[in-house]
Amino acid sequence: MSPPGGSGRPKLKALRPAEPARDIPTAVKDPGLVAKRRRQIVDATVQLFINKGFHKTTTREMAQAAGFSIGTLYEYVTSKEDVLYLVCQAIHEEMEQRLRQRIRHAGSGAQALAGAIEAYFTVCDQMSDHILLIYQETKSLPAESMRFVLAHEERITQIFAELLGKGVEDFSLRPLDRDETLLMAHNIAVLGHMWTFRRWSLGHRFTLEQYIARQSELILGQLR
Amino acid sequence: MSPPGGSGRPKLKALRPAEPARDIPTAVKDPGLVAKRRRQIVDATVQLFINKGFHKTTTREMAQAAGFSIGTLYEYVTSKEDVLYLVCQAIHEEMEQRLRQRIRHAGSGAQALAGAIEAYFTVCDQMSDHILLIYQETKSLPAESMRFVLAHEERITQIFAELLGKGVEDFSLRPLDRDETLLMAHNIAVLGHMWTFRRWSLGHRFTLEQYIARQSELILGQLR
DNA sequence: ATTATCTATAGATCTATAGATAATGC
DNA sequence: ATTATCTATAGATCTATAGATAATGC
Repeated sequence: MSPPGGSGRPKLKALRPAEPARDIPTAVKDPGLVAKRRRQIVDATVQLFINKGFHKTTTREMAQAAGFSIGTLYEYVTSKEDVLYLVCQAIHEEMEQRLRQRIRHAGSGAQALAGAIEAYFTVCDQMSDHILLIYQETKSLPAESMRFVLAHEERITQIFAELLGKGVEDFSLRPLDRDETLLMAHNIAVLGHMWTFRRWSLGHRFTLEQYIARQSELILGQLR
Repeated sequence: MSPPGGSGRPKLKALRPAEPARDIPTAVKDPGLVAKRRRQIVDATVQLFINKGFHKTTTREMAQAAGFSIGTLYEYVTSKEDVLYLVCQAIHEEMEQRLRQRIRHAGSGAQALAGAIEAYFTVCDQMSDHILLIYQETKSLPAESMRFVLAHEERITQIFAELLGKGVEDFSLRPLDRDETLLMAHNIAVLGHMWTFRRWSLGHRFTLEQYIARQSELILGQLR
């Protein structure tokens, strides 16, 4: 049995290129350690940010929650805003990964899209607090960090645009021009978020399942 | 010519009841002065909050921008959060007023709804920065203030629910149950906001007019 | 020797209030 | 006399770093 992908040819690049990310300077040399500590920082800080907000969370609290001192924290980031950036990127990566895991490409484009909407809304439900955090704190990021975070948001939206394109190609969806595709993709992305930031009203009337069923029907109805 | 509404009967209550608002304590006796100074505070502070965010704006800056001292500011509010509450309420009042001004009830329910969507999206465009501010800072409000702000958001959503109800009644729209009506109303409200918080992507491809045209077509298509 | 981590703190704020002053009306 | 406003500051933080210490590998 040959190893998977083990031909003589040079390996193909991974299908999805590594996601562009901002380089944050560090005094620590060991890249593995940097990655590990930053993961600790992010994991500990997300909850603090969700509970208290970015501005009311102190750098001391972040260090303590991560399990080391304030001095060590500043070996791995150059500013408090760096931590916010790391948190936002981690959230988007987690969302994108969970979404892609659940997407099945079998069947028609329309079926794949319906499945993706269900998967996405479910992920939004699971990650409500995290999505809210991004809505609330993105504007606290330095300009360059913000660009990266918005680019990631766009990349997630693009997933729906691709599925829409596939449905148009195999005639399981009606024809859509480029702008219509983009708009529908954004609408899907935002209607998922809506479940998180309007839960105070929608939650009284709908369960997640009902919300998914009703919105899917409306969205797919526009595409037949 | 008799004065408008000047019959012998006791006056009817105003059609829309005064909006419920949180009472903020003040040491100043003259209610007219309180209203005037608070308007000054709000007018001066909105811009500061939009530019720097709530947490990075200092109480000193707010007082200075309003044209009086920090001591005076605290005669009219009890905390920095009070100012945020006043600002959020003022924004919602301005939005609701501009929207209601533009709504025409002539014609069918469907026509009224189409007009309202156009009006609302236009107001969202004009007040983008203000809408973003509410998305970003609502969570910084004390619990009670937050409830009032969310209630106002719901009241604005309700405007669309009423127009949808009218359209169903006069058969210019297809039948909708109560939940479907609520959901459509929220969708319309949020798609207006989407123009403000996804401008960084949508703005590349659509003008406001194109955005209104495309989204209106999609929304009304679901209702025929 | 080099790398990673910690302690202690410089330096700079910021909110909210107490007590003094100015303006108004009887 | 009463009401509104201002000045000055108490008291409490918070970010980021400098310099000291501990751990690791040659």
